[in-house]
Amino acid sequence: MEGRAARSVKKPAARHIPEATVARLPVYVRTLLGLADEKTSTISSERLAELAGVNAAQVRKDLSYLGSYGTRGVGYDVEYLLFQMSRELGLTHDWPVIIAGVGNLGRALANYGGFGERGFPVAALVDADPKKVGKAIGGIEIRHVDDLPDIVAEHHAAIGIIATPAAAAQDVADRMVAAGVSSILNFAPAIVTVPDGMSLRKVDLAVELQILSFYQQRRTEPDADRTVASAGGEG
Amino acid sequence: MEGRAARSVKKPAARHIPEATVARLPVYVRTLLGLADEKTSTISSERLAELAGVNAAQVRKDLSYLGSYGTRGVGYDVEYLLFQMSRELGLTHDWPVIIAGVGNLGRALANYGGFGERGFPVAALVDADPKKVGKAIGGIEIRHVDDLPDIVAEHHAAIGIIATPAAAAQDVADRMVAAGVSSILNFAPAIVTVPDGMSLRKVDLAVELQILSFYQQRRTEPDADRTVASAGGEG
DNA sequence: CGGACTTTGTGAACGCAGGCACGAGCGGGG
DNA sequence: CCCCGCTCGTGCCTGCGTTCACAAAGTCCG
Ligand SMILES: NC(=O)c1ccc[n+]([C@@H]2O[C@H](COP(=O)([O-])OP(=O)(O)OC[C@H]3O[C@@H](n4cnc5c(N)ncnc54)[C@H](O)[C@@H]3O)[C@@H](O)[C@H]2O)c1
Ligand SMILES: NC(=O)c1ccc[n+]([C@@H]2O[C@H](COP(=O)([O-])OP(=O)(O)OC[C@H]3O[C@@H](n4cnc5c(N)ncnc54)[C@H](O)[C@@H]3O)[C@@H](O)[C@H]2O)c1
Repeated sequence: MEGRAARSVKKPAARHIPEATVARLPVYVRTLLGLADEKTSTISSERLAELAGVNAAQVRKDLSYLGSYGTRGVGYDVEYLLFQMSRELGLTHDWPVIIAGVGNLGRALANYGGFGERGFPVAALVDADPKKVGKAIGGIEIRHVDDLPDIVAEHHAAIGIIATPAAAAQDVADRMVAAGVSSILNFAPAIVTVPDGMSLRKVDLAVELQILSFYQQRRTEPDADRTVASAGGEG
Repeated sequence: MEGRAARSVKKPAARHIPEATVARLPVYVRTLLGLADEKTSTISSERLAELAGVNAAQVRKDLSYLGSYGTRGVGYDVEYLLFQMSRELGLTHDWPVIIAGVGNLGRALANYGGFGERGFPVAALVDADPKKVGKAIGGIEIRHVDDLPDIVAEHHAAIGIIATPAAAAQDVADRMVAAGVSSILNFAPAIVTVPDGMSLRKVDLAVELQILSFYQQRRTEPDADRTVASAGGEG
């Protein structure tokens, strides 16, 4: 119970925030931005839960990791909560990102304005194909992947996106790390490893589709060739 | 990979497979495909774990949900395991997918050959913009979103991909469900809900970047305004 | 000014997932 | 033919995440 001198702006002793909570914070932020737009000043955990698609107790617990920012009997102040969450997520300043691999996907990402708006401007594009180097996408010149060290230093970029073929992914990741990037988002369908202390997240569309396929099949072909069709307790 | 008279081809009473395991199966499949290509006939859980980036006990437990397909002292037969996993995931036949929203992202997805190769051919593209309807991307004509019921029936498509702006996502999802789609992959940054019994997965790039931003900030700004800098036990 | 009502913050219970460790089973070598 | 070494399959334990339920704490209204 330190800080909080009539709503201090200091962080309350930064406790450990569970990974699952961290993953939901951006969803809350987005929801709150929508609410702020429509001039809603206060929100209850129940309503926020509904909008964010989670359980109300979950919302309260998640928010409680950030501090006691709610008012009992009233709810949470939208603007204030937004401020606290943005700060916690590090959204108070821009994070320039570097995209490696300017093919189908890299081009779509580079052209997409949504990242810049949300504080993740595309700072640079790199590719290994000499024919692509020198061209520009969305106003950004494509540079050679060998220049990564310079580019990273130049833009103080800490976040890299890998949109190269799978075979090149680990090499590109290594180069990024060597150049000073310490957070990587990998789109290539390959297992990439980075040194301890770095962050790596992956988005694998083929995996997503295959997961859908699994459940889809279970529905359409309930127990096609199962020997015994006992009423297995399926939640 | 068919026959295999000595070993029954029947599914062993299809037990319940944990969601976390289902999410890893596609990774194993991809790894095994690579091994099959290089003529590796047998693989141990330890090596597979290494290639898939997980723990060896995890691999064994995951595979044990499918049945006892390993041979003690030897390992798993690559081809056979691949066959069993493919069947479990429903990859023995193609799953045509429908992409809604042919903008930056939709176009990249439509042009990407990887899905078709992996059994998820793009069966149709739909958009609400009359200027886009009639044009073709990657050899596939763009049709109007109003035609969804016909399109779904025509292609027996059960999987839909939403690549529209967030504001349209729920509406498109509803239309897809009404048309007979029961598995949806949503790329729009919006909370979409579907009726019970349908599958919905989301890929939200902005959320991914914000998660990276969170950990990145914690690294670069270790305890900027924390009151006490105790040696917090960070795993 | 007091009481009823609302909503937060959190303790406790529960279920899922991950990892260790070890017995069981198989192949290979002597 | 037997024994040894290897690897699977799984029971058990631990930790994380989710949900329930309720006391605490504030607001609002009469
Ligand atoms: N396009 C999609 O919709 C889509 C969907 C799912 C997954 N993916 C994955 O995303 C990745 C990119 O897909 P894509 O369709 O854009 O592929 P692409 O072949 O169109 O583009 C790949 C780009 O990476 C460049 N590249 C190759 N090696 C490189 C290296 N070492 N360093 C830097 N750049 C290098 C190539 O020159 C090319 O420009 C692939 O791994 C793919 O599997 C793409
Ligand atoms: N492009 C990217 O790299 C990227 C990255 C992350 C997230 N996203 C998300 O993916 C979605 C699509 O992004 P984009 O860049 O392709 O957007 P875009 O604006 O380029 O394309 C959207 C398309 O959807 C169509 N559309 C609009 N309403 C529709 C409706 N009701 N039914 C069918 N089609 C409709 C539009 O006509 C347009 O062709 C957005 O939600 C975006 O936030 C895109």
